[in-house]
Amino acid sequence: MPFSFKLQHQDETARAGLLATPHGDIATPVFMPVGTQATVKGLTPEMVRSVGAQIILGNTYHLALRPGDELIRDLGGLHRFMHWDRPILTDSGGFQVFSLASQAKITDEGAKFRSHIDGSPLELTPEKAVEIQQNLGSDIAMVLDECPPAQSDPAVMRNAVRRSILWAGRCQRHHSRAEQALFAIVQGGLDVGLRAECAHELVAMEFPGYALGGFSVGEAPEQMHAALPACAALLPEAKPRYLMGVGRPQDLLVGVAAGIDMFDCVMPTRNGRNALAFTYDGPLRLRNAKHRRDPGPLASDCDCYCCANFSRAYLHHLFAAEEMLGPTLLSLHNIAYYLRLMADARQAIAEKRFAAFHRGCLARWQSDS
RNA sequence: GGGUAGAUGGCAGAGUGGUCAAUUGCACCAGACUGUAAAUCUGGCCUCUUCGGAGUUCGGGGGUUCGAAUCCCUCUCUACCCA
Repeated sequence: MPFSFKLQHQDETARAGLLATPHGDIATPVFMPVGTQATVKGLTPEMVRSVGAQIILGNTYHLALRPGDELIRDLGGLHRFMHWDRPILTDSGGFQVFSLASQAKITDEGAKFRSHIDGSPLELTPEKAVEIQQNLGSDIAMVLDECPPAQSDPAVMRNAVRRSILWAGRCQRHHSRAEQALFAIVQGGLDVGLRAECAHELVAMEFPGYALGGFSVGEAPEQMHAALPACAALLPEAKPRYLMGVGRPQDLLVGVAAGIDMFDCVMPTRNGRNALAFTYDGPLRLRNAKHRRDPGPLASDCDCYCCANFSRAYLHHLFAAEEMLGPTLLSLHNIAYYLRLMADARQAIAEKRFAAFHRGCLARWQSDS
């Protein structure tokens, strides 16, 4: 059995577990850094590994477009291609249905895109999404789904759910690699009833893992927070639950409390590139003038390479001078912070004090940083 | 000593009678970023403001004009050329 999930601790609805994959075990709840184009932007795999990343993401759409999934397959698969020997999860391109909607046309057959690189037409069907991910050789593949914006009207939402279920079935039937797990994605927006219908259908199909998609797509964070417990509860307890694309540190903890096991988000790397550092004392904008002469580290309680060696003043300087080391160091720190937050959450769950941990984090974030 | 060209907001640099509190870039200040078309984007950047406006600006002084950063006189300064 190359793939399994075992729950180890539960603390109210929060859980900690162990996810086994062909490239290694993953302790959950886990944060997965995003490496869309076969790289976690700005970092070498050694750096990503050094802060304890257990699994990272890659993207079907981007890699199929460039350099091409067959090329990656011929060069030994995504792990070897990008020099990452731990687990990889690939997203299906479903999110690009949302983020590139202006140049996509969606039918039951699939999504027709225009390449964001050169405008050339290309089509992503459920079958194609599976083939691409099988060529990439990821440990976990995602079904193609339709991810509508939060403010879409109910008819659009219902249709997206119908289509996502349809596509999930086609993905499952087309999927043939036993060493790769294929996860389903529940859509339905903020309508818990619709989410329940979607989850019911998908759960009946017996996927090895389930994701909640269609969050953080324009709704207020509080709306997502309010919907998460009920939505997470729709997913099988014995299988990994993945909240796609979320989020800020406070969102992750709400997710963990609701019983989510896996998260991914571009925020630590993108915001890091844009000079924002996450810490237990709240965010820090390193471009701000107040850091110009500050000899202290980003976070005194962080042991990452950035915090161990560099001052806020130096980081401020790097961003002022637009040196590429700035984005690299903050990306590294932010990932280290996200991973530590999850590690601390796991420990709190194991010790049955997650609620207190959660409250403590909120109190520190809300007090002035 | 003579000649020529200039002097515009922190800097560079547009504008050359009204639509100019003055294009643009840089610098500076702040904000945003959630399955990455993002090392990106947005806002602010003379003073005050009840955010509707109001008041002072384009080297100094004087003048022409209903009206001047823009025209005239003069002074100061700068660059280059000739002695």
